[in-house]
Amino acid sequence: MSNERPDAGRARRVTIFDVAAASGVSRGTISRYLNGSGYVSEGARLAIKDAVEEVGYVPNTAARSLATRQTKNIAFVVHESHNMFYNDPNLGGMLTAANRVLSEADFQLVILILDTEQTLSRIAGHLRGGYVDGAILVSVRAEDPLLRIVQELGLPAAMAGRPAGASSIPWVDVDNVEAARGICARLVGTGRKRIAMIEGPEAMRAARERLAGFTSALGADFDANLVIPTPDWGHEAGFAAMRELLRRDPDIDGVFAACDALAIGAMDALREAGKSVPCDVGVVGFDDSLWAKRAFPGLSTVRQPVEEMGAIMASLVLRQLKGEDLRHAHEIVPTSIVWRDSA
Amino acid sequence: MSNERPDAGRARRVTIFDVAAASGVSRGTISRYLNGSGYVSEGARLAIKDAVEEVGYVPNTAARSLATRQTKNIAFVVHESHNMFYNDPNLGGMLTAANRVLSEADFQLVILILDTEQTLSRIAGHLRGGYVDGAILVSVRAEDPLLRIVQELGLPAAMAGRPAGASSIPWVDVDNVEAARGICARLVGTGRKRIAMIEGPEAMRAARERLAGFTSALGADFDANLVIPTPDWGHEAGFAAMRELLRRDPDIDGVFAACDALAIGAMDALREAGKSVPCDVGVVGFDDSLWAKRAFPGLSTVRQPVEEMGAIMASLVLRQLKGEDLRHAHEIVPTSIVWRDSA
DNA sequence: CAACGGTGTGTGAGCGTGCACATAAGCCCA
DNA sequence: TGGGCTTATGTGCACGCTCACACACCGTTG
Repeated sequence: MSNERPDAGRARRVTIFDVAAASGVSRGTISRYLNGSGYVSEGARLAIKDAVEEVGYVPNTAARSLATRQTKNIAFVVHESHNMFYNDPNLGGMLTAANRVLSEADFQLVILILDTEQTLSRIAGHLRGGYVDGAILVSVRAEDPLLRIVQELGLPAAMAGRPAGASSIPWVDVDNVEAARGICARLVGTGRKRIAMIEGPEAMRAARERLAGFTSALGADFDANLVIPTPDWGHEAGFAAMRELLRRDPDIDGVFAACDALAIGAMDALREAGKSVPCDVGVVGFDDSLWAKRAFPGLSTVRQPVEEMGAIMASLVLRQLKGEDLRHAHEIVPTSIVWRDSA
Repeated sequence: MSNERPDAGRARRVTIFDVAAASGVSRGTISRYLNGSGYVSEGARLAIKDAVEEVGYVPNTAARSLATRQTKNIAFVVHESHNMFYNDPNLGGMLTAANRVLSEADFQLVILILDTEQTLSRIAGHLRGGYVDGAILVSVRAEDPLLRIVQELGLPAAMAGRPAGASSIPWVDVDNVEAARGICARLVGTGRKRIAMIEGPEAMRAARERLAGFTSALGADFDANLVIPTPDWGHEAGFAAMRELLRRDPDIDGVFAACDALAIGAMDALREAGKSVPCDVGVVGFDDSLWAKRAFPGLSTVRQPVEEMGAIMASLVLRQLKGEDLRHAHEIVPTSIVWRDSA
């Protein structure tokens, strides 16, 4: 019989041959049973079930993916330093949601963190080596080499944030302009007159878009002198920017920071300057990170539906895997405003 | 020649056969070249190098691991909810360092997050299915089913924190007792007399050990009434505990919180009560997380060498992969105190 | 000059699956 | 009774690689 495992000698791991021997049916039937491809009798089904239990069989991933030419792995590629990976308040939610959707479809998420040139080549190798069936790209840079690689490979993918250059990869994003306009309008609505903005890195699309929303909400009250870009999205940058803003105009009574960390930094600077939040100055942020909730006072901010975005990206990838052509597809998801005590 | 690829028809990916055809040498030689197993002439070496470039060859991971019976993957298993994954200040550093060490040895880190029963079986399947060659276990629970699985498989592994029950898995940990004693001694040294502790979840070993250090540092000044356990390690729990402590004794002039998040919550409660930190009350934490640095005032705390711990765990796994028997091996790494403004 | 050891190369046999195909058994209906 | 359909099962081969072995070549040595 060809059900007997060849070479019964040295230490081998449990294979489908062992299940065949223990259950009395052939490899083919077992394979059909495992993959649910029908045509397996009730008797065989039970015998196989028992045999799998008895010999402790687990299908070998490598062999399976060699045969099927797919790995059931989806890469979650983060183009940030490890530190940022932990600081970015949006990644966690996207990851969780994407993972949930993919798990349901029996796919596994593999997290790849791209933080140096060296890792780029390693990750490129992983994508090329048939290590994953698709990819979810997060915090992609403008002109990111990753985009080129993914597109060359024709790898099913989806990304967070609209692409900067030419790219056919489907994406999900929020309407930053509208969200920023919304929260700033409410800041204006509470009677603030001298409202400043801490813009974030001006090279980043999100920062520029949020500035556009800010400008639109302020209308005639807008004062370009009260907008300060920062080198990064961090707490210290927000602190420094707020100090500078107060130097330019001590009578500022409202601040829109392009992200929560910047806002927290700004609140520290205001406290240092003896200003009270929200009495003297109203502060609003963006992201609804943990920082916003834990801040003192609680920070009013824009909540991005990161879970939804993660889930959408996952299903965009899955749909491509099923054969759909989703080039240039995209989705804009709605934000909401979380009103706390800071404004 | 057996260097020709069989079935030149339909769309195939680039394999070692293509490199063989393009370079004029056999698969065997190419394999030796790729794996650096010597005995490849200079001429062959160059021809292969060019051919790889020309045809765009990347070795197929699945085929390779099927043949070698190893995957070059190490699992980084986190037994926490996704949220905690992002909040735990120690995980990031361990992950980064472990990843660096493993990359150098040409291994890839695969992050597995274990947060539900359902994921447990999926992860168990992954470990059993020969998906990884080893595992790094982080934030393991007492009586964790994961430990049993890993030990049954004889999977090379290492864990952070000493095991609760019987386990032969090598581990790395800090000396919580000594670290807590150290920072509390300095709190005492600044003249504080009524010092309280926010203990953390009393079921957790780390919490109990830090309490032991606290007790030892205070000596005769220790007052069991000023120790409060919390349901979790979070900010809100710290806030609530501090309120209760102030109710029990409004004259408290020092607080040791078992982690930074608890300490930040305590500082918020102190502020609410009109107490100034550090003038009225000195506060110290544990972990040296980002929270500690960003807090206002900056939080004095214990820094755990998380990078070192991550690196050690990685090398413990690598050494086992080379055949070393490291059962019951362990290492205690030294902590340091970061003195900021809160005490 | 034959024997030998080191170097370099090619080839067959696996690694553990899934899939296509061949085949068999049972049933219904012409 | 025989042909066709559905259901159920077994078998060869491919997936792309590594590894062990066989062998060929070279210079050295007794």
